Amino acid sequence: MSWTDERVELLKKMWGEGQSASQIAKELGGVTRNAVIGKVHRLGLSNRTGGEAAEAAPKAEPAPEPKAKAKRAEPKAKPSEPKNDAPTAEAPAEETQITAPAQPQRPKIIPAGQPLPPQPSANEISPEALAKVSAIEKKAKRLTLMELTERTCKWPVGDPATEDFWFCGLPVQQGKPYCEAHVGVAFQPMSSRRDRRR
DNA sequence: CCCTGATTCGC
DNA sequence: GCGAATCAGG
Repeated sequence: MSWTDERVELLKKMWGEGQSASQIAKELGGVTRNAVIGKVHRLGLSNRTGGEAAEAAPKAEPAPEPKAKAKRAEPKAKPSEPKNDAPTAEAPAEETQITAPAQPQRPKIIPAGQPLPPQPSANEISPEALAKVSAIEKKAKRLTLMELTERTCKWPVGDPATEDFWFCGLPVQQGKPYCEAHVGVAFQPMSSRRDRRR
């Protein structure tokens, strides 16, 4: 493949958004991350190293939204049943238990895009963990099912019935199917669950 | 180990 | 110009 204007543009866009070279390579297809990095340098998009320019870098990145329609108001969607392919004996000590991928099949479909009402089970998860998750979702790799690997967080975000659906994709925590933040809501000490209402 | 970006250098 | 190989971290 060659660096058509279109591809270069996407490259610039993604690089500007802070996407990694490997991600950009996957998006573009037909090129390796090395190719992307090489191109980035040739384009002079490299970072501000060696240099100076101090930290004037105004990094306000509240919404690096792509194209197409609407903004994703980050609906706090819950996983309906993550593909937990890591049967790797968690051996979660006796103080841990799985709580996240609850609600195997939600009876009714909640339209995405709209603020979802607090899920019942949400109250069983520590507020800190939830805050961490919503924060982490902004840094998520937003991978598709096909892009998941043994070491990318498999926490689903959004409604599978819509376009606004993807998997976290951040590096998983050793041995776990999720990244640190998601492990936080997926596995938690029973102690914290004990008193929690219900 | 897995992942990052940076550099080199033959093509 | 291109990008695999390699290097240097995290």
